[in-house]
Amino acid sequence: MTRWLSPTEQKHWRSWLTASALLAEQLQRELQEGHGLSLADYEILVRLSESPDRRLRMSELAKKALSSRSRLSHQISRMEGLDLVSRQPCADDKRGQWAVLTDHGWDALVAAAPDHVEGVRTHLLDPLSAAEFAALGRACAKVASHLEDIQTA
Amino acid sequence: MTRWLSPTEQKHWRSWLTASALLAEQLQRELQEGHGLSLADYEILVRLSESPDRRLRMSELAKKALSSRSRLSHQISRMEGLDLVSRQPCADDKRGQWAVLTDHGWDALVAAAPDHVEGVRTHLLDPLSAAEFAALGRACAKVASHLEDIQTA
DNA sequence: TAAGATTGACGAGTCAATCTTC
DNA sequence: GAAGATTGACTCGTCAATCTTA
Repeated sequence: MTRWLSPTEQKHWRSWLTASALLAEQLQRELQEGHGLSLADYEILVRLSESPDRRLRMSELAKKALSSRSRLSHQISRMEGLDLVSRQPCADDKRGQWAVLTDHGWDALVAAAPDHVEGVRTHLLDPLSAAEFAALGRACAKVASHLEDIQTA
Repeated sequence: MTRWLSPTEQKHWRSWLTASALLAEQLQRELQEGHGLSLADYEILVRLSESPDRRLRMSELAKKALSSRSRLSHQISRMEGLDLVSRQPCADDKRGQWAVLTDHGWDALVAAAPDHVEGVRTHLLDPLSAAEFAALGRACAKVASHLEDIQTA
């Protein structure tokens, strides 16, 4: 027997679906119109900027950016074309490649970040009280943790 | 001056990003492997099944499914090929089209729904207490409401 | 044989242009 | 002219196959 969702559970579930879809769409649009970057591009720039020497191995980067290897490969190729990142061979492991943030990639991130953070505040933090946002964050952390466990299991 | 996110705010924000990405990915995978449907297909089937005569005008359906018109057009074309839906001309307004759930589409939904609901329970409801889930839902409703206001403004 | 990474073909989304009817 | 809907070209993601080094 399927245990269907109660009307209230349904309502909450739909709210989740709507909020996650609309928020991603809104932030993507702002980033695209303001700075010509996709959300995926931005995520890559952030991860590289936070890493030692502003570089990461392709597979490390794929994990951190919640991407698949082939998706990341295609994406890095496009971003190389835009001079946002470059590829460099890995000395230790000749199978490997480094994805490296270019100066232009760094500049693009520095230019986009304030607007993007402003968008996150406006569309996610501001509509909620501090307590509501904290509750949201904690719930998401639990859900994320559950899903990460599944993946590795 | 940009008001950057505090470390705690950052953590919550990343939790949101991770949870929404991994949950969508997991539910999509289960639906695809178990029933050969994408999340987008499923959403269409649900909306049509809930509508009078199991049909909706294309533009109505696009709104309800949070889709654009052109995206929906392409998607309905694919789903027509799978015999999940069909198009029918609209008598009242000759510009319009009905998207109609086929018998096979109905069967596909009936077959997939229990597994999908089970997935939503397992990956979203179960990892949280009832209070935590309710708080998540209410926060999402506020955020969704804010974003809907922007769109129409 | 497995791990790191890439490639190419195909399915899906976006945008601007188009066609028909209102 | 505006609304409902579709189309085609281009971009992005997925999957299976491939290549190289470990």
